[in-house]
Amino acid sequence: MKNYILSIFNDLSNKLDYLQNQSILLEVPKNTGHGDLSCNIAMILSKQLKKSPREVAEEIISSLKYSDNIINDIKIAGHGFINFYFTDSFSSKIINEILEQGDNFGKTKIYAGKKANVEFVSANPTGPLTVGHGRNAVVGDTLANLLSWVGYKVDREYYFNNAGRQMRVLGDSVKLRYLELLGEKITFPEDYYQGEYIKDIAQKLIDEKGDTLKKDDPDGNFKEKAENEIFDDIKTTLSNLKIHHDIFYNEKQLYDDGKIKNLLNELKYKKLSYEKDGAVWFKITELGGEQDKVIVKATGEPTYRLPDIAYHITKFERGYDLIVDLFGSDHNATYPDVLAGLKANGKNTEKIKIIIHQFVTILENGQIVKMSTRKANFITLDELTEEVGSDVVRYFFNMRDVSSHMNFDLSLAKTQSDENPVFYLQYAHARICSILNMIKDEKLKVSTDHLELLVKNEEKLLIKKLRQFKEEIELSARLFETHRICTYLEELATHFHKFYTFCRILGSEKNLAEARIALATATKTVIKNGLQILGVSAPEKM
RNA sequence: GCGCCCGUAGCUCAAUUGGAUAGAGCAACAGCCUUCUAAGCUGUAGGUUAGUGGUUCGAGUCCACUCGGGCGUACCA
Repeated sequence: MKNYILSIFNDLSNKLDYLQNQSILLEVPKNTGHGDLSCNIAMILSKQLKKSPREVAEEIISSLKYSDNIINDIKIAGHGFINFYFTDSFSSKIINEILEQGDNFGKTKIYAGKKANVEFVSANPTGPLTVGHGRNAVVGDTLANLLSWVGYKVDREYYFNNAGRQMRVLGDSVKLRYLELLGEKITFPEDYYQGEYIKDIAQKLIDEKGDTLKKDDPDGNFKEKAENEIFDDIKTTLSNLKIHHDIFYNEKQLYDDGKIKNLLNELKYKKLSYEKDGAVWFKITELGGEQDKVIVKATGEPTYRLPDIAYHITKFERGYDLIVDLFGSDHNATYPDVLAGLKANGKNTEKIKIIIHQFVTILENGQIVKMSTRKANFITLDELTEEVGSDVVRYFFNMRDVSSHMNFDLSLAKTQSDENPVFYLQYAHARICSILNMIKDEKLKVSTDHLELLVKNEEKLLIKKLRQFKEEIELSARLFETHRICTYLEELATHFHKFYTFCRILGSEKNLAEARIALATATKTVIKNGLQILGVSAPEKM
């Protein structure tokens, strides 16, 4: 319907030349009394035309040519808003559209033919995923869903590193626990991995190999076993949240393929690197950065920056049109270096969308729980999922803007999970399913033959809300904001519950009952599709 | 110190990217089940949008400063 208004404005621009190169912004007013769509163009042009906004609005409205079948009324309101009111018959056509498209309603082809890569989680296999990782995991997966709804072919990617210092410490930790379990006296350093899971891994090694590994290097069997066990665990945790990655990219491959070496040579050739104090420095100041950074340590080992840049170059080489990185706020200082590196490599960094999400403060009984994998002070994501279920976890992490520093009270989540808004949505869906079961016995069917009978306020508002679904998806995808889907669905469910309360189906006259069934069925489809994007189930019974 | 993020009802958070009277859910109070699921609905109460100034037709949103909180600020990742 936006398109229709834009088209009549376009026709008008031939007549009023000040509309020629003016972009027309239309929005759905908050206040339902202000119509279906609202335009602020008169206020914007008022200064330039030296007329009051209302005068400009008058002039525009009187020249607009439109069909009475589509537009019922156009009014000037407030300081000079032009409000459009659609006819009921035009508005309710959305029900037909939803019923025809079913599970596909809401999908668009805006970005059809484009490839996107969404990298998320990317935790190194040093321990189980914690509640702290939950937000990243859930939002990343949902973002991937959202992008595919607007037409992208999406790959979900997990980047990890099984070399380096942390992994060595991990291997050492397992070996010490192994020796300990075999009865040897050990001293376990404070900065080693303290978690119980390390002992479990050591025990498994004893079960499998006995004491034959006593003399082994911790970097061998111990590290490898730890990595495999932990990775299996991480994948299970993700799978419990219905998250599956398409690609697991090992940093090691960058070395094997010579990508690191190539990049190093290139930077040297372009005079963007230099040697100082035995280390190799990346000349970030040359590229507009704050200060130069070390990319190869004096020990000869690269810092994380070099592989990070090389890794992102591969994403370009792999042909993605959109590259999404989802990081926690602890990474906010690192991505500018990566972008600088990509620019140095001649890549178009516009293709990259870096999303930084803020941390979730975990509370238990009102106390802040500080999480640390190394100190084994954490609540695992698995424990949470088991406790409250995948739907609640997914909904909870999706429902807020990633830039918000959200609080998560575990005790509240466990004891009062009924109050989670996800149940409100699911309940609306279940209620509709229940009605649809019931009408089979009443010889009623879904029919759009008499949608004109839907004239009550609750019906009109529900229809209006249904109309907004597509646009909400497009906006959410464009802004990379999953929480908008939640906000929308909550509003939709509210309108449905009101409709349910005031507009009965059983007992109404047949044509009206069937029109209402059509409306309810359309609502069910939209709720289900919305929940589908969020990765939350739409139960038929509750 | 510097950089990024945040500060909205008692609590958890929205607010169509600068729009009209700042909205939901919890919690509180008062109502609604002999008819499609009461995990619902109706109503009441709750606000100087941390503060001060600025930009303009119009600011929770943009700019400056102040206060308060989170994350960074490695030859760790």
